[in-house]
Amino acid sequence: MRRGIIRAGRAQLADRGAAGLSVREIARQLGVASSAIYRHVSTRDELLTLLVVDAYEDLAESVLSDPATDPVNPAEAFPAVARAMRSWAVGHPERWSLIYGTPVPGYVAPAQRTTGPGTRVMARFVEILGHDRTPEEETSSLSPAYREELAEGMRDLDVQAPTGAAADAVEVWLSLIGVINAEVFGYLGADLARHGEEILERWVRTTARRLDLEGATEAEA
Amino acid sequence: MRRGIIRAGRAQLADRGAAGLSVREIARQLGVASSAIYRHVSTRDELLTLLVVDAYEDLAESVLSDPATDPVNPAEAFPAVARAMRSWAVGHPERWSLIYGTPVPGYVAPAQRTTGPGTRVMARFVEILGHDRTPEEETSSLSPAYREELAEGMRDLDVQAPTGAAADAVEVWLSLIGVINAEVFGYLGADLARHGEEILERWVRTTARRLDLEGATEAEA
DNA sequence: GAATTTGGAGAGCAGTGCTCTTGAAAAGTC
DNA sequence: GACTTTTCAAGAGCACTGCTCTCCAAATTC
Repeated sequence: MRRGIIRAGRAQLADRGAAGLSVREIARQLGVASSAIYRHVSTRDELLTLLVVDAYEDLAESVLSDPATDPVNPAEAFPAVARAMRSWAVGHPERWSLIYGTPVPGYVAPAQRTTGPGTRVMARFVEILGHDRTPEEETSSLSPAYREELAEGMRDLDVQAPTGAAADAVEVWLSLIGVINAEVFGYLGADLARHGEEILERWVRTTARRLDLEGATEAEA
Repeated sequence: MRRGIIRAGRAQLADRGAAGLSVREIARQLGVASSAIYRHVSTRDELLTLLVVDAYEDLAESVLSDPATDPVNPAEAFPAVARAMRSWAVGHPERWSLIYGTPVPGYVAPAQRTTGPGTRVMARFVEILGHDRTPEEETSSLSPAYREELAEGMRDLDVQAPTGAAADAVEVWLSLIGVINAEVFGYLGADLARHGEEILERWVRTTARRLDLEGATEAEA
């Protein structure tokens, strides 16, 4: 039943968006009274949380299952993660929106249930950028408070990397999300969104260069 | 009356979010019947459009009125724009969401009415990055289709700059939005969001460096 | 076999966006 | 000045929403 609810919710998400998500409609789709849904899902927000977690897991699965994202080879793994993220995002725009779009108003994802699945890809990302970096590399520009926050974050993510790498990772990660969002949400209008792949590839190239990850980037055509 | 509607809408946006926006509530606030609203605003989507345009204008006003954003001095103007954008965003999170968050489902902003105010800041941005760049600078890596699209975009924006600069501007622009979104939407959790300003400053520094805009970046403490 | 948990049905409440008819002022016209 | 026309608001009503409540049947447990 819960599975059915998630499945129906996912379908509905796909063609009506997060705000159009209706528990009555889900009930209808399942051939059941609307009140029956509340037997399994206490509230609409709870349903949203279910779908958020579901989306996080699917995204993580989709990205991390790609062998190219193995952190031992950053120059290859970094572009692979970026591409896998984008692919999933354009393939599931509504679910992507659920994660990286406007938080549904009034609703805050309960950190305790969402940060777990939500940070798996991010963790991999930090690992990749932290690979074979020397710890002492120019972390000087970080404020103590921020550095401490980063260290704590890495403990939560169960990842070991120099703090400087983590700070870089944050920046690059957010930047990547911005580029993907532009395509999914159409920041630049439909015309430019059509070149999403090229924009991402350019972004990958320039970012890899600035991170000194030259190498496999010219493997693509 | 229209002014009143926008004012009330803005207020409501601020404390209930875009999806919580209710025309009945606006009517109540204005001491008027809900049906009266529809005399001035044909539909809820129309109301959203009004608020989107209003937000775009306010943001553009807020950013462009800062004299530091004058494009003649890119090394100073670039950080100024980034900071002004962030300030506005954290000052008006709900309105920022309206613009750079998930498109409200089922609703697409009518390009013809929103792209005007929506692109003013972007145009300034391209100007800044295009300043004193030589036209022939490595535009080679752009596909012809993308280059053409960029050229057309610049015609729409009424801006002159080498295509390579425009491509850079797009990337940097989207990246900036990503960084700001992270703080406003809390991608990294509340703890890290607290360091939004520092993250932005770091982003400004690394980005300026990669764009060869050294100089005034050390003006800040 | 009895007691208890589980899961669903259906009515109902308060809220929503939106439409329709009604009606009163305000503006324009002869 | 009287008459027509436009402007704008009111209020009822429709179909929808999330959610709660009471009722009731089937499955589980003891």
